[in-house]
Amino acid sequence: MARTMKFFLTTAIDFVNSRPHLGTAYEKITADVIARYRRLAGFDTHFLMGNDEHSQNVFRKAIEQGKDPLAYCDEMEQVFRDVWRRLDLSFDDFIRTTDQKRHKPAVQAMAQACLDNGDVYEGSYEGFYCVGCEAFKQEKDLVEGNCPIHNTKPQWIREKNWFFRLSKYQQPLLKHYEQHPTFIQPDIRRNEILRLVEGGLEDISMSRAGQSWGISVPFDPSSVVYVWFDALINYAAAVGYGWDDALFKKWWPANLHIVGKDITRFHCVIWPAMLMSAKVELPGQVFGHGWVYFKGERMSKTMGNIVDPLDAADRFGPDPLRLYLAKEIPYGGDGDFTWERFEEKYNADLANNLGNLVNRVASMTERYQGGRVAATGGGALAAIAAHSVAAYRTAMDVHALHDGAAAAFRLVSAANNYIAETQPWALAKDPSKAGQLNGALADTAEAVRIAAVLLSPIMPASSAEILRRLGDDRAQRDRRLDADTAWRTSGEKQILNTGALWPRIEADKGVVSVSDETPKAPEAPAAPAAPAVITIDDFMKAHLKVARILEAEKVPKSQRLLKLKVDAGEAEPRTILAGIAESYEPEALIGKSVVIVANLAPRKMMGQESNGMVLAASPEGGAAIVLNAEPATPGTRVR
RNA sequence: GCCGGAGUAGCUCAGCCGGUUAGAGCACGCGUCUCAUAAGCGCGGGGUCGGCAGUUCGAGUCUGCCCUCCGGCACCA
Repeated sequence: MARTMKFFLTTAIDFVNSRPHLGTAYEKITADVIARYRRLAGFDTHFLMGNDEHSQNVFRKAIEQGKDPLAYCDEMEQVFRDVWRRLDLSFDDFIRTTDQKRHKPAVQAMAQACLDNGDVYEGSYEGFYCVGCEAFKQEKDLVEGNCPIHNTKPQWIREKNWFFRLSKYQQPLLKHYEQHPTFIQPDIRRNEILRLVEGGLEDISMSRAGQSWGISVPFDPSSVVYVWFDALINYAAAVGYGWDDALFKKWWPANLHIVGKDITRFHCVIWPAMLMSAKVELPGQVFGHGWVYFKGERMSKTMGNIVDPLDAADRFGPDPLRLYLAKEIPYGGDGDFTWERFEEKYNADLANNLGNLVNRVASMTERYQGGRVAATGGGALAAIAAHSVAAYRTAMDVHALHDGAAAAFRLVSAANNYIAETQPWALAKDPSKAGQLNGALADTAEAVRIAAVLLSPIMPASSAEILRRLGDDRAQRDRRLDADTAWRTSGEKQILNTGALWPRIEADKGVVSVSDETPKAPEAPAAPAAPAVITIDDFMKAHLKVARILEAEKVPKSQRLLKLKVDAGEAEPRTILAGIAESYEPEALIGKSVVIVANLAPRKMMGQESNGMVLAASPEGGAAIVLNAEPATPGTRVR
């Protein structure tokens, strides 16, 4: 046996300003499947997860709730860990970016290394700064030199900033992509990144001045490391970078970073550049997975349609959900979750096929042979098993989880077939065919055993239970893909007949049935609070009023902008640019009365100035719906 | 607007470098066994392979144009 290979994989660390939902759970579950597969395949595996805490949003969220930021993060860690536990995730390590012992020294070490190698320089961000807004203003946004919101003259200030020389790494990155074709996967993401980098890279700010929530820049204690720079380093920090060389040497480089497709650019461009700068080896692969939609709609933290992953996991255990996510969604692409489909797959794959198979084998073995079977040669079924195992490995080696799962289920089907062909119940009636009877049952049981081993990364608890019933109650860590998927031609099994693993979901019985109409219970107590409370005075700062649309036309070259001329009861019609071109034809809007924000700072977009904003309901990923103010007359105050 | 991806049976999808009657799973219908969770097994449905035009002896499979959908970029205060 060759020396043990290591496999270090990570998932994105999560912001803790809201609890995990199906979208984040999807990433962790699929990563967990991969981690478990690698362990099964004999790799010395290290699976890292964690939380990203140095975000201003997290800081704000904590303050809103009147909590100390760190205490808030502590609480959220428990919320996250609780969800992950219920999904049966087998992470080996969990890192937080507020970790003082591991993360802080790593971040500081890498910042220092980048500085030492000449890739960090002091620059300044300068511009008009409005004290009232606590923000820099673009010159184009100023009205007669004043901040349009506060009507005061902004100051010209320079904020010291540290920049990372990303531009220097354009060619090295392109070269790396070329030499390592699978560095970015799937190919769609790779193409995107290639084009992005080919288009040129700009240096980026890697520090923020005047903030306290973050890790201080080692060579400039008055600044903190910018959150993205901070966050990426978690992968190296967790395994010793900057604080334990031996540990780092053991695990680095990471073999696989699993991230959402929205942040592949950070992981495929900035992160490798940082590592090159710090003279650290690059990870083997970044895999950008897709989204899981819910009934075709994008999952989002702010949406009400959150399917708490625990809904499915709590009702049926984590495995049916895990199987659904791994098997029904080609890994790398987007997928959809609906309760109908979940139910359908649950009944077909688990109740009817696998569960029922386990049941009938156990039942017949018990009835005909007192629960015992003696292994035989196998024959046709053994050959099918071998094919399934091979297909499964091929798929799983390249993270084609859906194909891997399908391969395992082909073996399950073959076993069901085999029973129909051999008809053990008929053989049982003829004492002279006892040998054939045993052979049929033993072969079927052996096929089930192998299928369970294949499925163990996807459905760990269920597979363990099946294997236990088949007389293998070893710990999962003691199983190995090679040895345990080989057809056994000798030995006896004592099979337990202990009832259904997955009772069918019968919609019309209404007992365990679920449906899309299942009302969402209010979020659990740990749910984050509502947005910050404001006073009536705060609200009144916004001057909302009714305006009638006089003209509407598309803004050239813009995908979502419409240019509107509206009568807001003022002397002159005003021009407003609204991002609703995807939902409305210009003509359809003329004559409509809508609600606008009248005192919003003017702003230029696509070369044209907008004076105000049209209020619209804006579903995540959906079509905007402008608020209908008819029949109120233009100029009427809205409050 | 620019750049990518996709459009194959009701649903979810396979279909390398072009080649016999276009496939799988699920759902559905019929038949059938009875060990089993009214599960299993067998059979079936005849889908213009988004549209048009080309290349070719021959095209879901190549080329061009068009339509639709989805992503990325600009833009969405």
